[in-house]
Amino acid sequence: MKLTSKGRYAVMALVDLARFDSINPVSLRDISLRQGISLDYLEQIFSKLKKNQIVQSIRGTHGGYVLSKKPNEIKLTNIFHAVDEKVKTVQCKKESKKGCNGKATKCVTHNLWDELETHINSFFEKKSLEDLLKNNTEQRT
Amino acid sequence: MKLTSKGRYAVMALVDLARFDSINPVSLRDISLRQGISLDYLEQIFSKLKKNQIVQSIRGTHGGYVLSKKPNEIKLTNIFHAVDEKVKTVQCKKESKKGCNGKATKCVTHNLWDELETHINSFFEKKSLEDLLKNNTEQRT
DNA sequence: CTATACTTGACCAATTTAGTCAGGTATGTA
DNA sequence: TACATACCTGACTAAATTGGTCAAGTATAG
Repeated sequence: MKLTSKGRYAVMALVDLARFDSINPVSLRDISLRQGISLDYLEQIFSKLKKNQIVQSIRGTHGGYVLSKKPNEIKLTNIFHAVDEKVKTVQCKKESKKGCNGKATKCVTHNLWDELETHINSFFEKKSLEDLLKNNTEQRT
Repeated sequence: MKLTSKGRYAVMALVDLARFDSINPVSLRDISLRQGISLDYLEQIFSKLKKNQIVQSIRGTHGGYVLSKKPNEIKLTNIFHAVDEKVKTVQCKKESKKGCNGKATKCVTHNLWDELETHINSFFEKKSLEDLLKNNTEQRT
């Protein structure tokens, strides 16, 4: 199962963006400074966010990034999906054929992981960027 | 967040155990063969399961392992906990002091991970070994 | 007294993660 | 038009984790 810092950084950066992009495009440098995330790493992350139409880029001297949609339209699922955080549980080896681990049948835990995956995804589908903003209105840096 | 094969193997092995231990103690060799898990690796896993009183060992020629409790008393939480699968989400660096990433305040995603953790744990607290057995009664190897 | 099976701990190759580094390209502003 | 700013791309890497293997035991039933 994967759920790592990359996803966390993506969420942090987007919350930052949501807070400031109504005034000006926000440069990655600003986000880097405010959130304490490496600029180079942010560029990787935003490249993916852009490909998935979560943000738009504005080039040039006072350029930066802007959200493509409203905060309440951006669910956490979308974000994790964009940065390749597959909320996916352990794969059974050799699932390719019929069963797991080369057996004829599915392993006893197979359905379990499917259920868990659904369970987690439903959590992330309910949460939007806006929800996170509300929880942190008092929290400036 | 960690949820890897070790936890999956532990569950698979315990389901196997639950299915057969009412007749005889089950040797790791049998489990290894039936479930396709390396014997050496199983030994590591069962060492932990034993320390956490989930199984009991019986030494000697026809020894093996037996469940310490009834299948419906063994929740998946217990199993994952025993094999050190901390269902724990990404740690924020330097949480030691007040905030995350060395900031004064908690990072915006901090509460989010806490909520997720609760969400996942509640899933595993509801599931017991017995539930898995029921789902797989028809599924012999 | 010996085969079986549990017990312990060190070790390792492969993969993944969380970045860094180096070189671009586009564009607003002076 | 120059130049600084900021986006863009891809290769590279150190450290950690995973999923085991290997070796050397110890206990006990028969």
